[in-house]
Amino acid sequence: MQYQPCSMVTAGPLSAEAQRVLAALRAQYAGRIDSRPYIADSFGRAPRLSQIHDAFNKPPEPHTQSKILYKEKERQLFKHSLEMELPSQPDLRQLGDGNNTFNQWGADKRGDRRPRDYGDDGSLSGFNTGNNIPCPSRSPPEPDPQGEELFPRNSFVNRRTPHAVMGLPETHSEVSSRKERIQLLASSEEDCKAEVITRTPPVKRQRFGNRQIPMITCSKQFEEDDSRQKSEVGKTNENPDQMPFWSFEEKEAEEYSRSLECQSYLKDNPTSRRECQTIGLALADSCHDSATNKILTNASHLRVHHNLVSLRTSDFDQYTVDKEASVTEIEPAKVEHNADLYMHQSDMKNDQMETERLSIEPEHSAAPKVTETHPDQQIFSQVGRTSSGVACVQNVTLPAKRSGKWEPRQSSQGTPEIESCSNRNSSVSGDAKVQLIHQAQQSRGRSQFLHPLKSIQNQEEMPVQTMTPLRECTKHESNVEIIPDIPKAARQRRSASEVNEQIYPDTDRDGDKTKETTKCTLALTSDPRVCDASRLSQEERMCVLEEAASARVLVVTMVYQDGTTQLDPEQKCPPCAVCGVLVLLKKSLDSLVLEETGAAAERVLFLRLEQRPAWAQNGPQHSQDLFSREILVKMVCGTQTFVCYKSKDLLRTVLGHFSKNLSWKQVAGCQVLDPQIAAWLLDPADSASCFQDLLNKYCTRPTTHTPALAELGHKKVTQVISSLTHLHRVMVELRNKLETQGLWTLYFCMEQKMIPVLAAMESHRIHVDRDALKKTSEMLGTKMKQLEQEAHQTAGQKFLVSSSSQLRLVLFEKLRLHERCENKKLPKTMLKQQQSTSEAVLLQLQDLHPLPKIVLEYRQVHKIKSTFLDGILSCMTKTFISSTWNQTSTVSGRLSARHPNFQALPRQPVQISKKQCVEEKEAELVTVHPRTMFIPREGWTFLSADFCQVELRLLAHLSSDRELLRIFQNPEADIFNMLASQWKGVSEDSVSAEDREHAKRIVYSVVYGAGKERLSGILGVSAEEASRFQDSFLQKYKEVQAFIQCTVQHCHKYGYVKSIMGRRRSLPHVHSTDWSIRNQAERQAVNFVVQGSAADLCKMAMIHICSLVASSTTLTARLVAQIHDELLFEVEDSQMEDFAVLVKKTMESLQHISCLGVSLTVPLKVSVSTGRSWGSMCEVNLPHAASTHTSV
DNA sequence: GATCTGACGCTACGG
DNA sequence: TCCGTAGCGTCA
Repeated sequence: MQYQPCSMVTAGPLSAEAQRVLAALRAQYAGRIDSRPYIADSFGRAPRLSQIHDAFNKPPEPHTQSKILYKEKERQLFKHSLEMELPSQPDLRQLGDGNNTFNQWGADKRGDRRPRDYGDDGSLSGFNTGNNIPCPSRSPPEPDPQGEELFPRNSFVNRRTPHAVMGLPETHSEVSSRKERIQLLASSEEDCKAEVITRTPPVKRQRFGNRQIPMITCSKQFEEDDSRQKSEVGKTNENPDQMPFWSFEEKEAEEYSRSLECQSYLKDNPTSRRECQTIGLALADSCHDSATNKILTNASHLRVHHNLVSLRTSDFDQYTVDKEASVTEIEPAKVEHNADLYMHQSDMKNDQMETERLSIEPEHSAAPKVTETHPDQQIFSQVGRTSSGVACVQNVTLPAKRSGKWEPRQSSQGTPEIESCSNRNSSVSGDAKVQLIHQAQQSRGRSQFLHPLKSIQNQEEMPVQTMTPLRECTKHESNVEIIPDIPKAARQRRSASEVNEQIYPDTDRDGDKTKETTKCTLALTSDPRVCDASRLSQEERMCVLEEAASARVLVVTMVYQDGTTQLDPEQKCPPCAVCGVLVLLKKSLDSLVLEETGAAAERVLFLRLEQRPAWAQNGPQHSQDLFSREILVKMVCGTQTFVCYKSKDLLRTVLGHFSKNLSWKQVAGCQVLDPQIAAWLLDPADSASCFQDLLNKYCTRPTTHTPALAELGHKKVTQVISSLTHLHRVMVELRNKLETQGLWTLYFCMEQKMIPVLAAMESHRIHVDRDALKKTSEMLGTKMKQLEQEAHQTAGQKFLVSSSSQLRLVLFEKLRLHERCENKKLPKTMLKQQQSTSEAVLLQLQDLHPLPKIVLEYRQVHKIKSTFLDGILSCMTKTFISSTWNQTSTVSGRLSARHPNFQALPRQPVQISKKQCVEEKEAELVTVHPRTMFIPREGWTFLSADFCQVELRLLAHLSSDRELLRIFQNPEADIFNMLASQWKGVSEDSVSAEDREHAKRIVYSVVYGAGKERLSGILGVSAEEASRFQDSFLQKYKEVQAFIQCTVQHCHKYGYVKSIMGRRRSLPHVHSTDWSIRNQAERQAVNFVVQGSAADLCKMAMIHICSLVASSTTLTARLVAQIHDELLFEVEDSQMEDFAVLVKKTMESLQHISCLGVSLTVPLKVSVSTGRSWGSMCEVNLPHAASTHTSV
C-alpha cells in the first residue's frame, strides 16, 4: 500500500487552502527554533606526524616495559603483557571536548535556521519553545561491585539447528535434533498464544527541564480486568483489513459522541464504573500509533487527532503531551493485519494529515483551557470537534516545577492524572481532576483501558523477565531452506547466526521479534535510570536533544534481543537480532571523580531499533524511529564523536535499519573511537577477545564498588551502565597509550576511517548464482563418490579418504610407499611428527602408486565442493551474500574475511573430469570456477584493481635495492615473469600463469627466509640446487639481504618492528634462547615489515577511493571486497570508464601519502580489469597514471 | 550412545 | 626453519 498525502476526512488530495494553512503553521513554528551557535567539532587532535617518522631508529620509550610469557601457538601460545606507564593525569578533554553538534541540528547547511520538522524525508519534527530548559542532574550509575559479574552469561537453550541433508541418509543425531526442534517449535508457539498482551514497564516520571511528563502504560493486570470488553466496531466490521482508514469516520463520530456522554455522565455519576465501561466500549477499534509503534483503537485515534488539531493551533507542545499521553500499547503480532491497514497512515504523516485537517476545519479549533486543580499542577483541557461536529474533551495535567530525576511514579506526587473511563469513579471523585480518555489497548476489536495506579503496582511487582535466547531461531527453523550437502561447520554456523532472513521470513517474524524485543528490553526500559526514547513526548525529545548537545561524548552499545550487549563476553544473537541502542550521554569527561562523589549527571538513553517487515517499512516510519534515527544518524554521519566497542557492527546495523534514508556515503566520515581497534593496534598479537579482557588489560583505574542490588534486572542494568562508563574510561586509557607509542595518527588517519568502509562493504549484498552453485555441487558430489570408490579399489580396502590418519595407515603401513622412495625425505606433520599425507608428499608418491593421485584429486574436489560451493550456499540470504570483514584479526594489519572467506576463493578455474560413460571415450572435462558464481547487478559490472607486485615493490623501497628499483622503474616490467623465464629457460612471452605464480612463491619464500629443504620442495629440485638458487637470488639483490639483516637487528634491539605507516608488531620470541623459535621471530619480523606495509597501502587505497565516491554526487560504485592487494568494485556500466581511471590514478598516487609521512621511492602499478562475473575479468588497458602527491 | 569441543592436518587464498 | 588468513573434516 502506497501512502498518498491526503485529507483524513475526504481522503482526497490536499487542497490549496490546506497547503496555505500548513505553510503558515510551519512559518509560525519556524520562529520558535533555538538558535545556538555552532560549536565546531574539535575532538580529533592534530595528528603528531613526528610520532610516525621515528620508524626504526628510535629506541623504545624508556617507560615501556614488556613482560612476556609465552608458549608457541602452532608451536606457540603466547601471552604477552605490555605494561605502560601512563601520564599521571590523562587528558580527559581529549575525548569529545565540547564538540558535538546536536545543538546545530536545527540549522541547515548554510547555517540558516529552519524548523526541526519531519519533512518529506522524515526528519524530526520538533520545535524549541525558545526556553532553554535546564536539565537537572541525577545520580550517576553505580558500578557493580562484582567485577567478574559485570557481564553475566545468560543461559541458552540449545539452539543448534537440525539440518536435513537432501540426498544423504539422515543420521541419528539429525533425527534427534529434528525432534528437539519440533518440541521447541511447539513450545514457542504456545508461548505466543499465551502471551497475548505485552507487558509494559511501569509508568515513569521524568523531569525534563521544568516540566514533568507522564509516560503512560497499560498494565497487564488492568488489561485483564477489562479484557471482556469487546470492540463494537470490530464486531460490525467483519473484515476491517479491507476497509479504508477513513471509513470509520462516521462510526467514530457516533462513538465519540458516546464517549463524551461517558465523560459527562461520569462527571455527574462518578461511582458507576460499570456503566462507564459499557460506554467506553465504543472506543474500540484498532489503529496504529506512531509514537509507540503500537496499535490504538481507531475511533480514539481519530478523536485524539481531532483534539490535536485544535491543540496545535495554540500550543504545539501541548499537542505532543496529549498525543503521547494518550497512548497505550498492544502486541503488534496479534494485530498484524490491522497494523497493515493503519500503519501507512500513521506517524509523522499523521501530523501532516492533522494539519491538513486543520485547514479544512479551522473553525473547530479552540484554545486550551487551563484549570487550576493543585498547586503543583496545571490542567489543560482541550475541546475540539470531529468532522461531524461532535464536541470532544481531552485533558492532561501538567505538573509545575519539580526537582528530581527518573523515578517510579508515586501516587503522592504531582504526576499528571490520566485516567480511563473505567477508573473514573476513584479519581474523579477526588480532586475533580480532569480526565483524559485513553486509547484502549486492544487486539482485533478487544478493548482495554488504562488504570495508572494499578499499572504502577503491577509493573513494580512484576519480576523482570528472564533474558531468553532467541526463540525465533527454533520457531522458524522449519522455514530454513534445505540445502544439499552443506558442510558441517557451515551447518553449525547457519544454525547460529547465518540464517538471517531465512529464520525471519518477512511476513511472519515481526510479531515474535517484537515480543522478544519487548521481553528482553524490559529490564532496561523499566529501570528508572534508563530513558526509553520511545516513551518520550516531543517535548521530552527536544530536551534529550539539548542534553545530547551539551554532552561531551556519547558512549554507545547495541542491545540484542537476548538482553546482551556488545560489551557482554558472548554474543549469541545473530546480527539481525539487535533490538536497540544504549547511549550514555556523558556530560563531563572527568566524571571518574564525579562518579565517586555521586554528583555526575549522565543520562542513559535507550533507542529502540525494532525490525519491521517489509510492508511496514513501506509506510511512514514511526516517530520513535525518527527520533532514534535523528540521534543515530547524526552520530554516525560524523557530526558527533562517540565511543563504541565493535563500532563496525553498530554502523552496519544503523545502515541496515535506516537503509531507505541513510546511504553508506553519509557515514563515510564517521568519527568513532573503538577500543577494540585501539587495543589491537597496540598489540596485534594479543588483542583482547572481549570487552572484559580489554578492561582487565588496559583499564588501570580502580572502579568504584557498591553493594549488589537485590532486584532482578536492576543488577543487569547496573552492569550495563557500569560497562558503558568503563567503555569510556578504557578508551581514554587506550588513546593515551596510542599517543605514547606513536600510533594515534595511524588510528586516526587509517583504522578509524576503515570502520565505515567495512560497514558499507558488509551492507552491500553481492548477487550469487545460486542455481549454478547447487548444480555444480551436485556434480562434484557424484565425482567424489566415484573417486572414493576408485581409492578403495586401489588401496584394496575401504577407508575414509578424507581422513588423513586413515590415509596414513594405508599409504605407509599397508602399502609402505615411503620405503620405495628412500632417496627423498618425506615431510612430517608439524606437531606430532607423523608421516604427512600433504600435497607435497602425495606428489612425491604419485609415481609409485595410483592411490596418491586419486587422493589428490579427491581432496581438490572435496575442497571446492565443501568450502566454495556448499560453504557459500550456507552463507547466502536468498540469492545474495556479504562477507564479514574483520579489522582486528591479523597481526600484520591485513583484513580478513569470514562467512564466506572472500579472500580465499580460488583464483584459477579447476578442471575436473566427469565419469566416462563409455570406457574408450575420453573423459569429459568440466571447468569449475567458484568466482564465476559472483555476478553484478543488471546494468553493473565488476571492476578489479590490483596492486602489481606490491610487496616486492615495497621491498625495493625498504631495501633501496638498486637492481629491484631499476626493474620497477619500467612500468611494463613484470619481475615474476622475468624470473620465471630465467628459471624455466623460456622467453618471457612463453611464461604461463602457473609458472609465474610458482616464481612468485619462490621469490617470497627466499625473501622471507625459507630453508633450503623447504625451497627444494617448492622448486622440485634437490636441496643443494635450492640452496644455490637462494644464494644467487640474494647475491643479485644484495641490498635485500642487507635489509633483512637490518630488520632483524632492529627487532633484536627493540623487540618490535614497524611498517612504513607506523604499524607495530612486538616479537618477544626474538629474544628466545631456542634457536628455532628465535629464527621464526626473525622471519616474522621481516615478513611483517613488508606485509604490514602492503596492508597499510591497500587500506589507504580503500579509504581514498571510498572517500572520493562518497563525496561525489554522481559516482555510485560500491566496494565489494578486498583481497589483500586487490579491490573489487561493482560499478554502474555508464560510469565504468571514468571510475576505472579514477581508481587507477588514486591507487598509484599512494606512492606519496603526506599525512602518514610516506613517500615511496618505487612507483606503484595498478592493473585494472572488468567483467560480468568475478571469474571472467579481463584487463583494461589504461594509461599509467603519473604519480602525484596525495594529501590526506 | 549422543553431543560438544579443541587440537590437528590439510588446503584454499594473499604476498 | 617463508609469512599471514579462513574453512573443513577427523579424532580424541
